[in-house]
Amino acid sequence: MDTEKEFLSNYHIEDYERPSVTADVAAFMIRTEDKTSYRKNPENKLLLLLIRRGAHPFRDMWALPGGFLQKGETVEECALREIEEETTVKPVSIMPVGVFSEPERDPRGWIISNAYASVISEESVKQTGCDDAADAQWFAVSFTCSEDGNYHLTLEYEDIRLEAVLAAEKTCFGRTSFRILESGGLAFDHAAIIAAALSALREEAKNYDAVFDFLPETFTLTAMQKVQETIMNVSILPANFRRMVSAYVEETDEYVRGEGHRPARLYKRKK
Amino acid sequence: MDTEKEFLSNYHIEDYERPSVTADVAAFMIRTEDKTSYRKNPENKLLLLLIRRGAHPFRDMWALPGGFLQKGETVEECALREIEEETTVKPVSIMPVGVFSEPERDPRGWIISNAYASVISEESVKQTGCDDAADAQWFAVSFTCSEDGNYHLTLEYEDIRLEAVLAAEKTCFGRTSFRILESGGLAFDHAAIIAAALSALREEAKNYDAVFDFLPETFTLTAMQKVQETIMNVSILPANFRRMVSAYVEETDEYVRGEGHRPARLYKRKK
DNA sequence: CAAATAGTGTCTCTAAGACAATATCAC
DNA sequence: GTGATATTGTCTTAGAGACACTATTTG
Repeated sequence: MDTEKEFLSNYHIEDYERPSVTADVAAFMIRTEDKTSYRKNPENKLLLLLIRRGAHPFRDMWALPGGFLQKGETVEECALREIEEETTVKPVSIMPVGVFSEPERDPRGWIISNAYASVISEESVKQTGCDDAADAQWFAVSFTCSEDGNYHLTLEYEDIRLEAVLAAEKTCFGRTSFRILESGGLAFDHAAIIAAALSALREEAKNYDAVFDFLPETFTLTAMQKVQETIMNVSILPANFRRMVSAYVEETDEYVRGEGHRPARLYKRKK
Repeated sequence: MDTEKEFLSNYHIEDYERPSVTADVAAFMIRTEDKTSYRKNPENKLLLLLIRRGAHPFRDMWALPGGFLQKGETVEECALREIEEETTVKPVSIMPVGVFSEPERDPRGWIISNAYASVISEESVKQTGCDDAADAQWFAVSFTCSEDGNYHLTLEYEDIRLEAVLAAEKTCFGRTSFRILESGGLAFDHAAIIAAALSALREEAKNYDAVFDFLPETFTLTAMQKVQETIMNVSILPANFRRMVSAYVEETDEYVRGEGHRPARLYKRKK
């Protein structure tokens, strides 16, 4: 076995035991709610796509969309494919969140998951109207840190309410990993994946990357601020927000009129 | 197939095609060089462990230590195991860097790599004296961004000099991914993994987490500053560095004497 | 006009960069 | 004393939080 060619022809990769590999995706959307008065600006709601499992294990429980890695694609491509299959919508962006490989995480066997967070634009979902599948629903997200240091993840859709509790383990490289204290009825270790994805999304929103992903081409600064506040679960003074984002946006000559108050200038992302 | 138990007993995971999964580790160490004068403080050098491949493919080329994921372990445990097997040293810390899953990245077949960066303490390497294997060497690292925006990675050990050139692709979530323009004689896509690991290490050094990993229990602030400067490839004014880290360290009553100049107080990491 | 949002100016506080000045040891 | 590092003080600038104020529209 002297040349590389000979070596490779004698190399049988099937001789080694291998895990199954999946990509699971936390797909986020921000929905603009209806105005409560002709004057007021609408509120935003952060939503996460969950699938009701039709098969064992965890049948009838809610889980992240995902599926097995296929030959010839990268795990990122697999994540994109899975989310497109489920929503018929192409995500605006997708970012890696972590690898979940605890041996006992899936009762079917040795299955490791590559977790991604992705951003879906409200526009594209409205256009395709992919809201009809009963087994796929957008859940309203709440993710807060309580006094005892644990994180509470609440997902709500109509009368369904999933409440998970997580402990922030150690933080590595800006990202936090979470240990599930209560799964809240979510399948597998998906509560931990969702927490990590939200944590990643918030990190990515600090430099407004994730914020722009949720917004259309042009937008008002108030709309942008509301997206930022929705993702980060904070409130910001308008004057300060405007100053902070001024380097990231540029003016257009367009205005939004007919809102019952002073028209707002439309901006677009700079460069 | 009605109950979960029945489902699982009929579920044959082997029916699906699966990739091989590896963990590859960029293990970093900072070596304190000899003093050039009895007065002067020693310089630091950032080192990376590379293995000369004894088998095809890429035989005789240099590669990151790594190996296949085994049943019953997480990918992080696999990374730790691989680096311990190679150095007989337990890393101080390990952090995920990314998943590399391009279908063509390994000529042996469908193999995806989970990349990690890890920090090895100089002390532990000195103790075990694991420096004798000719096929495993610590290479001096240089990683800089040139005017044209490309990154130059240079690894040197005695008369061996590996020079890779990389383009910073898109940046996602604070981390950058790299595309290899010239591999510089590194095996597989390891030049891109090393660049991503260095990028992650620098990110982690911003809040001094990675810096403490390289330091012993107690240390002088000048030693800490030199580690920070070595990792980040910058130089900092001592007065400013001291102010910036003051919240992260606490004084001890110990001093380092006999260095040919004013003794320096020893500090330890706070909390 | 009233209600609501759009947008600007500015005070303060803090953090970081630059740099000057002092302190202390081994030889 | 000399050479080197250790350590402190302070000037300046940039950025963010707080808040007051003005501008503009629709019903």
